[in-house]
Amino acid sequence: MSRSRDAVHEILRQSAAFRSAQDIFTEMRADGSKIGLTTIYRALQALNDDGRVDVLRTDDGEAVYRACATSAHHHHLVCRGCGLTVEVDGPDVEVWAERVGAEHGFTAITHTVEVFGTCAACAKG
Amino acid sequence: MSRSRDAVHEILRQSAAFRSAQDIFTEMRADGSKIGLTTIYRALQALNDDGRVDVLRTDDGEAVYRACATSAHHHHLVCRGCGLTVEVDGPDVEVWAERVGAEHGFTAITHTVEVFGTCAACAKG
DNA sequence: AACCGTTTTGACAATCATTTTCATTTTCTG
DNA sequence: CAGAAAATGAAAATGATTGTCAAAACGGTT
Ligand SMILES: [Zn+2]
Ligand SMILES: [Zn+2]
Ligand SMILES: [Zn+2]
Ligand SMILES: [Zn+2]
Repeated sequence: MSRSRDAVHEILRQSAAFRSAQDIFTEMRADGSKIGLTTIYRALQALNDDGRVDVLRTDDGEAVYRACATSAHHHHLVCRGCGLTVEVDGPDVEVWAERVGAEHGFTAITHTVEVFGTCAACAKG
Repeated sequence: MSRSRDAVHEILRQSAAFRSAQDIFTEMRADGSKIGLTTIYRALQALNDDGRVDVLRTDDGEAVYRACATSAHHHHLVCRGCGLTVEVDGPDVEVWAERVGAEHGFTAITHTVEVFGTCAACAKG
């Protein structure tokens, strides 16, 4: 696994937004690549397994991926208009999640936190 | 829209966990109902539109629904083992989300926050 | 360079959740 | 009760994702 995986990874590196498999496929084909959609799905899976890309689900259940700058735990602020994404962290949220879990006798706490909004550029029109 | 929608709503009321359409379908059929899967999807959609049920996506993209006690904004603490769900709120998280959005020039901020863990019962085995 | 076992790739079929379609049934209104 | 409008269910259509499998690309070895 390498040729294609690197190509997919590179596409993600050059995008500030979360991208779907179809999305990436369309772009790569437009750029002249002969890559197959199946290969893209496999590359995204591998990259995610290796912790090199983050994944989240859109409201309609589609998986979208992003190559974040850090591999450390963090969250995202995503523009609903253009998809522009900023990596953010929230120490308070981490603490809160642990505490609320513990308060109810839950262990092995994890959490998902995503913030959405309209970025300044999209707000202008 | 009424007969079936109420039946589906009732199933959800009696469950502490988030349930999928298939899930509900299987239970209702087992109980002798002649309801169709399509009708369940439509009922869940309608209930969600009316703000009577919450929806979230499992890791594999399946939509699951829950009739929460409150219709006010809140979040969930979900057991990965049995699905037991507790409604929680986090004023700090609300503030944090707004602030992090504003700091980056984003407007119309919304957010998704879910906490997962293993409940006390499931932890025992 | 030719050889050979391993990995990767891509076209295509298969799955699975969800949505559409459409004819039938139920509900509502007068 | 008649007729219109809303709801229902079976089956087909969609769309994303995964599985299959034979062909192509790799890597190391003579
Ligand atoms: Zn934007
Ligand atoms: Zn976190
Ligand atoms: Zn549990
Ligand atoms: Zn909140």
